[in-house]
Amino acid sequence: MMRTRARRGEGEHLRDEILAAGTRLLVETGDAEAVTIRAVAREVGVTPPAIYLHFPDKAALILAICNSTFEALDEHIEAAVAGIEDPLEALAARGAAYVRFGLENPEHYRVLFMTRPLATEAVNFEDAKPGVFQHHFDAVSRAYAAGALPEATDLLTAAIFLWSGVHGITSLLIAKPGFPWPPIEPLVDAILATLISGLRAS
Amino acid sequence: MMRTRARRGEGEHLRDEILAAGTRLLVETGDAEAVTIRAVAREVGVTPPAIYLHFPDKAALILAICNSTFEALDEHIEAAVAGIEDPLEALAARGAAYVRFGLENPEHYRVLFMTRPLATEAVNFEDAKPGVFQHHFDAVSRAYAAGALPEATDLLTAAIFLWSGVHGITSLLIAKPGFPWPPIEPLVDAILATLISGLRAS
DNA sequence: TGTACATCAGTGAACGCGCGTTCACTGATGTAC
DNA sequence: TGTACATCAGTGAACGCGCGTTCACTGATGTAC
Repeated sequence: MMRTRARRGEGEHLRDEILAAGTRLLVETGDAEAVTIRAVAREVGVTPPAIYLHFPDKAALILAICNSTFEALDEHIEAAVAGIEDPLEALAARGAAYVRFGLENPEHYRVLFMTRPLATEAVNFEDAKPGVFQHHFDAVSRAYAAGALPEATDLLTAAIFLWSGVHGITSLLIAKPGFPWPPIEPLVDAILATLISGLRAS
Repeated sequence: MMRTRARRGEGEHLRDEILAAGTRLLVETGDAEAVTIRAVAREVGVTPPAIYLHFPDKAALILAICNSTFEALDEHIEAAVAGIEDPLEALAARGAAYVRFGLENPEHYRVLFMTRPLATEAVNFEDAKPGVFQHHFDAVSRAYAAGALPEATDLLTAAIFLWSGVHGITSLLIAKPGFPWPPIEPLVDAILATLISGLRAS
């Protein structure tokens, strides 16, 4: 419509615009179901078939949006813990950053962690493994190596325990806005502290 | 089609059949989006407009299905802890029952705890409050009263901590079947134990 | 005891909608000669 | 330097689908007289 057509060899521009528009739709409508081929095309200012120049089908489009969000989550967490020396403190900071990211990007979080896996299976956490879960696991390992966790700790179980702990409160806050939550920041802090003291005591 | 029409005054039969069919669809398709007015009507063996004789719109139908599931969850948990005297043991048993219910009814669980609240807001946890959350809160209170939790414990925070803990692992197991989970039963047991030791230590 | 009638549990057809996807095409851009 | 041509980034129209919901109706059931 108002768009000017990309020049030869610059078709990739549209790909980026499509991803940005999809992300914008997710955030602005607050509804993952609003991210349809047609809505994204409308948002970009292009006709629906143009999407197929860059993505084979709808699942691939959603997948690409998710992947870029996974990267954003990873970067957000790594930035938050940069420079923290104490390994337990770092674990707590990672958890706080994780929750904050979820609460600030609830629809992204919903798509990444609360919806059924796509037919295109590749959105699973393990496929992002060199990313956020691996980093989390490494952080737990460092705490163990530093002697901050009990001898008998199973590292994978401990990592999953923390993940499911932060995921639990994040996803409930997102899914149940009507629940009579006490003030959120102290609540999240208390939960993080209790999770970690559970790990240390077990 | 093959159905015989209800007799005068027995129209309520259809209501029950509709709810049962909706529940069946949820379980069998494993997909909450499969529960449409038309699909339910098909499943019951009735035409779509017949649904409107018993539910004003689609949201009300889904709501009714959810409410009956909330009751089932509550009953499942209460049955699991009947006769357990030790209040901490009871908390662990409640948690285990909660997780088991979720894993055995993943689509129900998804609808209750992982999806956006309906326009009809009444599916929130607090509206079921004389139900499952209140019972959970009471169980935490009993543990506190019995001296099993630290003096400084805030009961609401403690109750939310446990809830979010069991919800965390339940919903991740449901949402991320592709993750390389270690054996589930020991994992869940370890998580429950660590959650409770966190509470006791905090 | 018989019959007209109101009631009520449904039916059948249609509405308008947005969706994902396909297909044949267009027209500006760059390239080869 | 000019022109024919291939390429490529899109367009426009259409497909078939399932959805929620509305509307006018039907026909068996029970009730009043």
